[in-house]
Amino acid sequence: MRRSAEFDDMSGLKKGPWTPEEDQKLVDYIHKYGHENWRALPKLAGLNRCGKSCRLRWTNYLRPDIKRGKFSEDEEKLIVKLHSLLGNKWSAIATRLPGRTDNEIKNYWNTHLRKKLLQMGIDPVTHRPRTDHINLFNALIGNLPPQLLAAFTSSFINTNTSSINPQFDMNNTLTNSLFSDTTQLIHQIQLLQNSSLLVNSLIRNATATTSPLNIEALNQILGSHNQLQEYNSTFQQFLSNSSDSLIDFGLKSSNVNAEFTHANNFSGKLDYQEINDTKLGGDQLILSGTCSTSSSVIGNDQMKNISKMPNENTSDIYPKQELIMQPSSASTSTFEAWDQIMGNEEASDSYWRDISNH
DNA sequence: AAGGTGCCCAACCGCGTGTTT
DNA sequence: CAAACACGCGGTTGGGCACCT
Repeated sequence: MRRSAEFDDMSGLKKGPWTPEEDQKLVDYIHKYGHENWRALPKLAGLNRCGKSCRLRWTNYLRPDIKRGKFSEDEEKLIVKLHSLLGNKWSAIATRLPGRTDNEIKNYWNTHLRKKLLQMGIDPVTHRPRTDHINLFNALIGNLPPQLLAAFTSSFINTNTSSINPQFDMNNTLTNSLFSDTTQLIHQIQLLQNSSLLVNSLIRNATATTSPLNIEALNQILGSHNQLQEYNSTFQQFLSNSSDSLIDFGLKSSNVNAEFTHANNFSGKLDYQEINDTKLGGDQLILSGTCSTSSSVIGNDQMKNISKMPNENTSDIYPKQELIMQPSSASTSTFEAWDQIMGNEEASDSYWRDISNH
């Protein structure tokens, strides 16, 4: 039973799912007499239903030309395109998909396609890249010290295997939230090739890194410093706001050159101070910190192998990162993004203009 | 194995619009 | 012209079922 109340209290008419006998009565009647008057039909067909229920059953289920089964990729693509042009005009969309009902398309949209777009970082209403989570990410990463940024980026991905580095503890909530869908992350990055700086930095850091930073260590870092705790809090907020989707990457500027060449079982903490020194060219970060493995404190010699990792007793000065998350909408439309993911050919412009004019 | 949880989708509901009286 | 009727559309519901713990 799909509906609890089997009969309408007021009218006494039956509600809920249709039995095979009822279906047969309806089909037989319509084959014989058609369906000119839905209101009168149920009585004439011997059905204890309202006309509306009969019409719905016929149009959404019993009609002989209804196509059943999974939506093809072409159909998915068509629905997305039509939705971007027509919005939630399901009946209008359905007229372009032979054998599919508006109800079926609406359900498919709400249960599958909507989520798919969200995972692609596309707003299913506007069909433009999502921006809600980007602001939060900006807040997080905009002032992130280079070491931490490098820690994030170099730990993201193994470009040789096109997968998330297995060193990540996937049971870690934070990691799990961020990398819940590897394929999705890779798609995201592939889609946003214009943001080549980030991709390049991902590749550079990933390939240069034999042992990426342990995420637990990263959490330790984030949790051990007041100011970093703010980042952490923002980051958590960011994660909670982007559960359906990862990040629409866009990156400006360079200087992502801090490399963790050897950070196996890294743990420790970073201290940094933000200053504005005109001699040094404006905003600067003064970084200092300690670094140790799980078994022993890293000595100064080993410390030198960690490129640009500040020595315990020294302070290094780095230019402040100019990392700005931005929507990649400039060149990647929904259609293009979809096509890239689906690997399909783009239909002609005139075709879509034609549809949108209807 | 049993109970809990979340997803899916058939069917319902309310409302807007067009047609008839 | 207004009221009643009929239809169709889009949003929402909730039972079944698969999956998870």
